[in-house]
Amino acid sequence: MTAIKESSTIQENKQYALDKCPVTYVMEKIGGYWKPIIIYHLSTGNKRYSELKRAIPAITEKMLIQHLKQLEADNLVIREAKPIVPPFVTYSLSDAGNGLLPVIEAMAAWTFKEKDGIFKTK
Amino acid sequence: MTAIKESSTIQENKQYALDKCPVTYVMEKIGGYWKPIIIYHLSTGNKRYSELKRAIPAITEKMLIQHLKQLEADNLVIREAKPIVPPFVTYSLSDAGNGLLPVIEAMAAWTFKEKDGIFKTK
DNA sequence: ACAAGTACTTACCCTAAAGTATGTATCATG
DNA sequence: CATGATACATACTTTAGGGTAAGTACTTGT
Repeated sequence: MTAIKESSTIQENKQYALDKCPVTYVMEKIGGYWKPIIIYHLSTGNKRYSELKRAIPAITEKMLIQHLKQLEADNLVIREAKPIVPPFVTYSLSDAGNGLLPVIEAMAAWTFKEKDGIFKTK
Repeated sequence: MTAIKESSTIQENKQYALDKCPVTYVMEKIGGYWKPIIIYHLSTGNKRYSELKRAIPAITEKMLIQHLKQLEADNLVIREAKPIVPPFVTYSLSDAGNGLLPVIEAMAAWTFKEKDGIFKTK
């Protein structure tokens, strides 16, 4: 899952930011172009892998599972696989994942305000 | 300020995410290891360039102004320079920047919950 | 027997973001 | 006359994330 160089200032600074900054900690988990979109689609109900794929046509399969795996590793989504063939795998938000929804809504709210020009340029 | 290649799928997908996803829009503005930290320091009061530098020893000067410039361009911080020498430049949060504080607090709150194990692993 | 659907995996490439190092202009002070 | 403080700028390198393309295993339908 994308190997990382252990000894680089960029990793050290990441660590620094992760420790010092609870905001960075969240962004590590929901950052990247696709994660918020995936989370959004899961917030409207459990979805199969193929459903997600169809819901987000622009994403490649590599990016989709890569992010799903990361979200699962971070305990934000839960993967359930029925041991049948053809496979039947469902993804859903965990408690922690659901806990992020207010954060996500706050962000969305800010964006709409900003785009509506609610904040004067001062 | 870091030239960008206009024609690449990564840019297209970024654009897609920015249009489709208000969350990504926020993260574009406060993403990166240092921006949240800078914003935090400004949220406790206006700061001179050199004060920020001292407050965040691990950051390089390049990263510091680069992010300050971006934040200014995004209308999140305001730069005020007194036309004297030695220079006296102050940075402060704009209305839009202050509008982000609830978002930032929501993120911090989630992190603390998560680290305290409030979310059970299911 | 061959295509289609399920859910992935893997090898390789490209770029934006981050970091390193050094330089600039102006003035005050020892 | 050279050092320190102010607030930057700029060339050059590295790396982590994102993208492309192709393959896997197993079954059902035609």
